[in-house]
Amino acid sequence: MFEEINAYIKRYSDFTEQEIADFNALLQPKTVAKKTFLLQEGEICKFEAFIKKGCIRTYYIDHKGTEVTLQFAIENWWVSDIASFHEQKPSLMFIETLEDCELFLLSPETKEKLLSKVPKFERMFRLMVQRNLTRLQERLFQTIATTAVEKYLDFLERYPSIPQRVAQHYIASYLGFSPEFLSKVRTKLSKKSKTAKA
Amino acid sequence: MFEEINAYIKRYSDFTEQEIADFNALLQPKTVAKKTFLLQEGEICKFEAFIKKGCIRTYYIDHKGTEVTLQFAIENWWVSDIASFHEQKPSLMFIETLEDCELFLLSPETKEKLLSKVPKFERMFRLMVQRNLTRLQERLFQTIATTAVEKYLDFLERYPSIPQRVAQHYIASYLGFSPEFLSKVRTKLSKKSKTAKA
DNA sequence: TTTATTTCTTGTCCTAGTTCAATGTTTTTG
DNA sequence: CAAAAACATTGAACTAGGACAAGAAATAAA
Repeated sequence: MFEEINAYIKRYSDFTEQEIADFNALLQPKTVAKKTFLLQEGEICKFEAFIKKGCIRTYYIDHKGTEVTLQFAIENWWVSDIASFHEQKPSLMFIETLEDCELFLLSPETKEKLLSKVPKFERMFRLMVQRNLTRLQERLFQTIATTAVEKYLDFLERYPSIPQRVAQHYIASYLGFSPEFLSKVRTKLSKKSKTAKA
Repeated sequence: MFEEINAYIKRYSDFTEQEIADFNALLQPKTVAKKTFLLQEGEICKFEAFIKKGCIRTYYIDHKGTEVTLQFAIENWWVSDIASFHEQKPSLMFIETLEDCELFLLSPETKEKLLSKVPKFERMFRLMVQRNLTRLQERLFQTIATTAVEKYLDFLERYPSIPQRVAQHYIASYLGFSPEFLSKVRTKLSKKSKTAKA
């Protein structure tokens, strides 16, 4: 049951059997059907979720009603609205399952318990957030500095499994342009690759 | 000498006098003239710097030679390339002083020493990175979902002291559009506010 | 397996922001 | 304090991507 998540945490630190047992005891397993909201704008986020199985999307909705996807999370990723979770304040985002999911949840309370019982986890969470931050910095740079074609190609390379699992217009909303335009980008690219072959 | 930085850390946790003394002993004070690079692309980042006095900009340069500003850091902020610092790998960014600066530096080694001597700091650094991440998420959303005018107005509100300290084209490069267009946005806004007054 | 719903494509027209170039203004420096 | 350098403004022509609309394909549901 805990293989995946235990493999995950071991990448960050050497934990003893006891520490891992303590950790596992605090996790709350949960299965969720596809197309379910784990969090909606205005709610307070009560969880950090590790995805054992499934696919989840986090997104914002702007004042014109357009969705902006922040993250696609699949197996072995964590999802949460960290700001809302830690400060227990209303969230600005939506977290929605795109597939049936098997999750492990930590609540603010169980997370605190974990951290006080096994302080080593403090470091793991710091490193996780740091990696996240680094990636987001790169993504901001890319959002500002590259064209739609470049963004799409980079996405394909970086997350090759995602396009097979999620609808295309979600990818457009991740990359920051309209679904129509993504479609045009794709036809342009496929024409180009045909020409290259011919 | 340490008033500002000690006030800063106390916002995150209750430290004992001894812990604070240990912390201060590990800081390396440094003064740097304006227009100096603390880090250039390709180098490995050897510091996390707390700004006691001055102003610093971090930025990327894209393949067309355009600068994208990631951060303006002023008094009581930390600057670093976290990815490069922690993994000791070549950086993708530039860190440059815009004014004469008084800094306190931590090296990877002194930071590790600090964390093992006073593990409480682990939490502080986690919370710092978390706030950073949260802010960057908002900024990415805004970059994708709002117009130049909205971005500029939000910037003025959020960082009212920055425009008085840094050149306007740096602000444009932070907001993700050209300096010419920022200039046009500004004239449009000032005309509008004149009309409103008349 | 037919119908309904969601998703994807394609075309046309439109706009926010870019690029380039010229001029004016402020800041820096010798 | 003069000259140079850096910075800001303005305008004209251009382009990447958006909005809208309509049809085609694929998925889901009944």
